[in-house]
Amino acid sequence: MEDMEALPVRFPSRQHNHSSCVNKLLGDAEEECRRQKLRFTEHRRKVLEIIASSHKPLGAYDILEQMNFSGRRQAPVVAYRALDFLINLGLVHRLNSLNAFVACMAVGEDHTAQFLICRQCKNVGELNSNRVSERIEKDAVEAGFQVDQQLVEIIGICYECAESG
Amino acid sequence: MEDMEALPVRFPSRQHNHSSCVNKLLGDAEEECRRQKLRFTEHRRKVLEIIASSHKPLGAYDILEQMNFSGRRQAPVVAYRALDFLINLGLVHRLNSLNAFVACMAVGEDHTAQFLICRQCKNVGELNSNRVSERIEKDAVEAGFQVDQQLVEIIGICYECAESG
DNA sequence: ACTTTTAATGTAATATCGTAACAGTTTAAC
DNA sequence: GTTAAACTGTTACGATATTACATTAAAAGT
Ligand SMILES: [Zn+2]
Ligand SMILES: [Zn+2]
Ligand SMILES: [Zn+2]
Ligand SMILES: [Zn+2]
Repeated sequence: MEDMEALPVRFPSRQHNHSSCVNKLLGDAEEECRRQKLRFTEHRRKVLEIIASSHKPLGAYDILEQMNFSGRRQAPVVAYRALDFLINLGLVHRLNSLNAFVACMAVGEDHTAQFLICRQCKNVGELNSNRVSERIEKDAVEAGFQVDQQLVEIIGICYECAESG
Repeated sequence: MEDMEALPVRFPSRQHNHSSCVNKLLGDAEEECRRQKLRFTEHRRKVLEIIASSHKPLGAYDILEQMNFSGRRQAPVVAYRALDFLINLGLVHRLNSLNAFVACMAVGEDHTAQFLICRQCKNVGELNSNRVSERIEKDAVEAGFQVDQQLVEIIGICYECAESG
């Protein structure tokens, strides 16, 4: 039965309408900030926009480079502060294997993020399989380990890259 | 059926005989180098000994600090070269969430390393559950993703730390 | 409205992690 | 012994991330 659940997979296809990704994310951000009475400041919005601009992960310094509005070069800490905020809000994820950041594709869905990282096109999707997270939880508990946090990153080749040789 | 397989869990208990961990690892290293006609040089042995000295992960610069035999401070690259060698041989693993390194607890067992990281005692074990790796593989494939490499790090509290409050 | 408190920003410096490049040396192979 | 491959020494640098502290802006309390 539980094996029949549909997976909530999201891997960005080549011709998906990406502007709707961006719009949804910014909308969710605004709504969530309103709800939690948090401030969606310029820096935070800008960093989110930069990250959301594609499904390829960006390093903190890549983001920083794109923050040169007003011609001034920002200090690294400016990017990191905004990133911390966005990560805590669940709008952005950190990829530990890449030291890089991506926008969440499943905001508001209460998921254990599991990443699909295509090493050819560099796009990143989210597998977010409950079957996987539950299997990890069960086996860890069986081993006498109490799980607080799971980190799952899957490196390989996405469907479209596999097709195009 | 397959759910009845015993897990090959290894989490270092407080009173395990750790010198046998070290001896086994060094023995395996020597044997593997002999078999593959690779050179188990001083640096490589020393780095392996340092990493194997406990089940707590060490950063590259921590390792470096302990390489001051002959009083001379080694350059970072010395540690990284030895680490690369040991990782390729499967004797050492890198923990991406910690930028740190641990000795493998399952040398020669052809495993997808899955780490149990206790955030209290800092010890690291290996879950290495085939059920987990197969679940990941299946769900990723179902999502149209071809898996080359899995990265699973589980952060939480180990059995002994949970017991002692 | 003014004061108090909290949150966010500006700025500089520094810590931590990792790699490139290249000359010199040792070891293994021929 | 000569050659080729692997390893080492050394320097410099690149990339990632945090600490500390002064300043400003916003929210909350009166
Ligand atoms: Zn998109
Ligand atoms: Zn997500
Ligand atoms: Zn041990
Ligand atoms: Zn291992």
